[in-house]
Amino acid sequence: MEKKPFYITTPIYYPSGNPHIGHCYTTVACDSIARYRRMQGYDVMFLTGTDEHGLKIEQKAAEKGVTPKEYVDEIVKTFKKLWSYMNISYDRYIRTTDDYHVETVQKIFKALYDKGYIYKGEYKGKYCTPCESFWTESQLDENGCCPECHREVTEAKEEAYFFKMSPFADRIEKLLTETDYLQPKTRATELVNNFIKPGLEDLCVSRTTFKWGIPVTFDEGHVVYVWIDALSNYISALGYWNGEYNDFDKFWPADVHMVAKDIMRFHAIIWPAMLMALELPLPKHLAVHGWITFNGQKMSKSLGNVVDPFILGERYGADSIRYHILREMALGADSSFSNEIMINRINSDLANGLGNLVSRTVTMADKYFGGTLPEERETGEFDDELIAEASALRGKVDEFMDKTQLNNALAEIFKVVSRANKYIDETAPWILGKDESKKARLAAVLYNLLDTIRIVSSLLSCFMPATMPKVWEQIGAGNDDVTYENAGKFGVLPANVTVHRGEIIFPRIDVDKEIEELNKIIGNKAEPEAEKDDGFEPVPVADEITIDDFAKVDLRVALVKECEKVKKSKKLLCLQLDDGMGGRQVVSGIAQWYKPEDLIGKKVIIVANLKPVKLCGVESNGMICAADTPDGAASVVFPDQSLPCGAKLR
RNA sequence: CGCGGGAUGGAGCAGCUCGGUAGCUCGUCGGGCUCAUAACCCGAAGGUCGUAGGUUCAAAUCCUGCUCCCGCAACCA
Repeated sequence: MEKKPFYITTPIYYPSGNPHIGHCYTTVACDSIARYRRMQGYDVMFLTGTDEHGLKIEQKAAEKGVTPKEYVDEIVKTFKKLWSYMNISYDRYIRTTDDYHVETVQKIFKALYDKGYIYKGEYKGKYCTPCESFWTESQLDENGCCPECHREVTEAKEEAYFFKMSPFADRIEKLLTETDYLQPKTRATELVNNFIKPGLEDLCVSRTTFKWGIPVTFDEGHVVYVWIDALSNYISALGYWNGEYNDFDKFWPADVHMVAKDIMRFHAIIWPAMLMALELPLPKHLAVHGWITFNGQKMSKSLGNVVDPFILGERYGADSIRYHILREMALGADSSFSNEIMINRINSDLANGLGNLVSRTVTMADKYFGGTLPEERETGEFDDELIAEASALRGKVDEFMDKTQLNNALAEIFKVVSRANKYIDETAPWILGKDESKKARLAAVLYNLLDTIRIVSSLLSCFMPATMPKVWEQIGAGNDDVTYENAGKFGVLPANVTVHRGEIIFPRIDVDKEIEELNKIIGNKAEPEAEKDDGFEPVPVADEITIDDFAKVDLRVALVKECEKVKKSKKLLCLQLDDGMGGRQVVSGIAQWYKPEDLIGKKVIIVANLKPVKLCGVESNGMICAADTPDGAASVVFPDQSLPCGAKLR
């Protein structure tokens, strides 16, 4: 019988730094789905990879004094190491620097050009010469100046290629609102309102400002910008328009593209548009998941809360990490990560629940029957319920897997684990064991437990591929017993099954001790980096000016009389100041680091002769002086508090 | 009035489409058991379901106003 194909992809990750647990999130989920489909008998293609071009890589490499290729080669090694560590069973790994991918991208670019969807145009934008940056009208500040340096911008043009998106707007809107392409669908409205209804803008798809990219074949100096380069990976990896592979016809369209919410837009709008332009079928589903947040905050290096998956894996095992990630992950929402939550989860589900169930069952089989169950049986009153739940499990898991709800699939599996633990209490095998005449009943109880474990562990093997074979070994299950087919049936283990007591599968973790240890490790790791930061890379000194230039800047001491957050803004505080000259209002973008009460009554230094502007609708007459801290925050400069308001600095 | 999502016992969530005893996991407390990884099983406490109104015999569930939170957009002068 011909196997049905199933194609699933992770995004290709940007290797500007080493992989962290956020990358694991998507990849582990895809891996579990891929394994599940394989077990179900699909012919699976599971693709992951890295998106290796772009300005940022070019710069990072330059910083390190290596070529961009050398730089990404190194990081790709780490990615692959992590995936092998996490038992990721990808079938193909694509790098956008691979020759065949380059070939495909160049052909796609040319094809879209020939069809008229890509045209040569120019950024009719504003150019800020000192910053070497282009800005659109909407990005400019209130005075029409550069949003970064606030100097005048000039009308400038840069040649660039554009991809016409508007012809596809209607079809994309329908795709999002009328099909189940987007999972969860709740985000469709947001996308339509923000990007489609205002009119799809043509997309700039080439750059001349950096070199590290795929050259446009018919126009020297241009390289293909990220969209076409990166998104095409999903088809170039199947051999679309290249000779490396030839299973495009077999696997396209993809069954699932899984992405995190930050890149949803590209996969929900741009990618379908590209495929429409190429007249290719669209992928079936786009599964969007949230971020792993750390104590409620997005993971970020400056917050020091990036979790190193290697460290965690080393301590608890890759499968425990996999389990925790998958169990916490709900398709739409963010899920918070903390070491404590993770350890508690591992303890309660894996150690206390599953691990203990295996341990007590196997121990009893060993203790009462020397490891091998006798074939004589006697059924009892609690059997039916357990058997019914165990037999129905596969169907429930199937349902959730079809909806990409891995967390719920796992929840179902662990309900059966709980049921089995309860069954032990109900049947009290240790009492049966004392009565020679109850041996047949005891054998039945233990068999039911072992076979329930067989079903549970078969299904779990997609999520925890490393440890489930150890369970099979202990309960005496052979490879033929733990197939998908058999996971739907009860009574598969041989009646005279023999168990093998082994090591504890999921050891219980001492929470307090472990947290302390982890903090030590993280602390140790963080310190050298912090020191480096303190050694601090000063920003290059600005261009030389004369004393006259400096005299143009009027710096004054002022007292903060009132201070409140600017509504509808995240970063702005509105301050009422006594400047010794009748007072003024200043808006400052420091709300993330200062509360109003931190500043009221304090004297600060202001730039007094700055041109007034409106920020979020509030007028600002000047600015508060603050210094950048090593971690990127702002630290307000407080002068001698006895200075009078209005005192001029020189 | 920029767009969207949310507010449910100590924590994290389900329930809201199709109104009618508020459920799950963890935590806390009490009990049971001893096969097991101080694990397992049972029970209890704890919620005016953000707030103010409205519809209804009846609202967490439908409608309206408000407050607060979180994304996107904007915003560090």
